[in-house]
Amino acid sequence: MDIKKFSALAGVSTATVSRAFSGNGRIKEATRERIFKLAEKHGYVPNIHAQRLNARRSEIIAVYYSFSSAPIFDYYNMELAQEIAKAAGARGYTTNLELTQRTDEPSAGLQRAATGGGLDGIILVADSRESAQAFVKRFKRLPVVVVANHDWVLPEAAALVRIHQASGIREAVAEMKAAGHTRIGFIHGMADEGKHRAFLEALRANQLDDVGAPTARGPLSFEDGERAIAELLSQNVSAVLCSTDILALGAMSGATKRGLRIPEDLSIVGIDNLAFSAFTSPPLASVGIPRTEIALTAVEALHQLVQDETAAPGAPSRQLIHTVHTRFISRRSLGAAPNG
Amino acid sequence: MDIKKFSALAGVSTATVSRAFSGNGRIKEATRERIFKLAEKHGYVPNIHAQRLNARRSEIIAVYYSFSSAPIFDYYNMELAQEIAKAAGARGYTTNLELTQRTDEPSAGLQRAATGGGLDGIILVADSRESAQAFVKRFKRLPVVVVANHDWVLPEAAALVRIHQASGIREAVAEMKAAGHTRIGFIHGMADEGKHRAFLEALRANQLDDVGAPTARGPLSFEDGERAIAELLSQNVSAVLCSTDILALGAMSGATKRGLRIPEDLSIVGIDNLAFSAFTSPPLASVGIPRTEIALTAVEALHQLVQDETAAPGAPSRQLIHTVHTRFISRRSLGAAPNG
DNA sequence: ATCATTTGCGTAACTAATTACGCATCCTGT
DNA sequence: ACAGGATGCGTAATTAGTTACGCAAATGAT
Repeated sequence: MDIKKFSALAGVSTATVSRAFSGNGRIKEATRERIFKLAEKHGYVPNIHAQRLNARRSEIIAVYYSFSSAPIFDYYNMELAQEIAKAAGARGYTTNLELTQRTDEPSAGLQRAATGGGLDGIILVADSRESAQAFVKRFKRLPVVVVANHDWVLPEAAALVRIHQASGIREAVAEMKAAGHTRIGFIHGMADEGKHRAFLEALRANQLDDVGAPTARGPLSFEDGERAIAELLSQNVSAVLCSTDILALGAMSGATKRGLRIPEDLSIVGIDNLAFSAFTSPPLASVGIPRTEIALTAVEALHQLVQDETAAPGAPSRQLIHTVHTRFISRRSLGAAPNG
Repeated sequence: MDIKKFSALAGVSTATVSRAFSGNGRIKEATRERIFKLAEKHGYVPNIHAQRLNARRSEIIAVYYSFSSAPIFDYYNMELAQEIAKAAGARGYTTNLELTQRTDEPSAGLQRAATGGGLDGIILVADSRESAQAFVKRFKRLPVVVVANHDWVLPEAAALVRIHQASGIREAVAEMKAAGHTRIGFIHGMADEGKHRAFLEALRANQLDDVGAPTARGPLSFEDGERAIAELLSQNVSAVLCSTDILALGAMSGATKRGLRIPEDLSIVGIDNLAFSAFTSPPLASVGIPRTEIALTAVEALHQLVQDETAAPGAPSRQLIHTVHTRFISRRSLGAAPNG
């Protein structure tokens, strides 16, 4: 049933039916009610594609993950995607989840939707400046919000939500020092050089020495954490910060296998604060990423860009940069330093 | 740039441009190439909404979770959604993720898309027959595939992908018996009565006694597992099967707190085989749900329903029922029963 | 060389909405 | 009673494609 047949059936014009449903334009309340009742009865619902065609808007956004070094749609990103979908829903958008496991090209579906007007905008979670830039360039004209750990200045038409890892890392190191730890190790993957720099800075700010940090090659797996902890234990550390919670779990497992108790003999702290991390034995202290705040900020920024684009199509968009801060979350895996 | 302007620019009719892009209808290869080059040059891309309006198809499906007893978009469901999105992508669909945390009404966005032709179909993951039926009824005319642990016979226009939990549970119990366990406990939530029945059956099949099973009330949380294990330990069990991995983690934690070593003093087995479960200490043996197979099956079934609907709109659709089997995954948390 | 196919492409009628514009009413104030 | 504004609604253009139909040209067969 299209609007023509239905309007004839209701004895009004298509314009009136349209006005009844959209709320735009003048219409008598009684007429609107009559139309609603008839629509209910005959099962008429406006076709969404016709509406979108007309509006040149789809009310759909996509979340896209682009990583240069391997991983992945992991737990951290799953949770973020979930928050974004929720925030977008509250703003009236539906969310298309694009799950690409690598640095692959965006899928044919995303490409098609993005260029053909099927998307109002994209939230891009990226770990390398190059991939982010390539992405923004590929989808010129389409509003893009980049979520990243860095303060890249990006080409036009892209807002940035920057996750300030340094703040949480600084808090974590300060807490570790307060618990009596003086030799603190760090485990990180190649993609986390930024976190490493923040860690070194935090050490300096707390007058602590760098004991050297092993780097996990490739994807940051559980096993990398197990392996890396062995290297660090020979450095006589009493606490270890890991650049992801998965690494931290590996480190806990590796230390436990070597007969160490956590946190009595060794303290472990992660970064990401996965929902899961509260459920490990012992619960894992971690640097928390404010996923809800990130999601809200990113959706809000994207909405702004979409609005701008609607108001002045083709105009160069402003550059919005938002910073969200991470925070240390205390749990049992961080305890007092062993005496002597 | 719309097709009219572009076709004028290319010196052909709109029909020819359409044929060049769609591949339908006859067109000279040379013409098609010329059009592609010009399109590239002038940045012409067919508008996706106009195409969908015409095709009365959107190539979009939604994944919807409907649970009567609390939870939730948890890890298990996240991972399943991820697999579904991947499988759907391979079939040319994009996936809309609908994240409802409860038995709430479907969101306004989903409602609108589903009734207005914005979706070709829905994959519904449900834990109660009532909510599944209500859902199918609400979206009459829309192809729905239900993914569930049960073999509900559903009203027309709905295919079912049934997860046969009993097979993996039987394997798990058999393995536990083979490892020397004779008193095996079970922890489950109220929504998992089906798994409990399968467990009791597996006990009988293995000539083992039922030691009684505590039921976690409400959402299956980590803490429920910790609490339930205390009840079970007084029953002198040497192994415990938990209806979810989260419960199993809680059980491990609760047992560890009471000074028991896993698996030397107590074996724990979960159900779900979360990606995370390989990373716990010790790694958690679990009944694996074949998420990839479920996703592929569900998408394939939905595609069938969509095809049927295209071929004969309004015709009552066949009832497709697929069963996928679960399997026991052995890991260190299941060990030999302690002597005596 | 002639007729029958096949091929390539244009015309115009669809797909289902929104909305600017304009014309009647209706209401209000003098 | 009548001017002037507000209100309600219809007409028709617009959004951007697809495709059935038909015609002309090219190809093939005899």
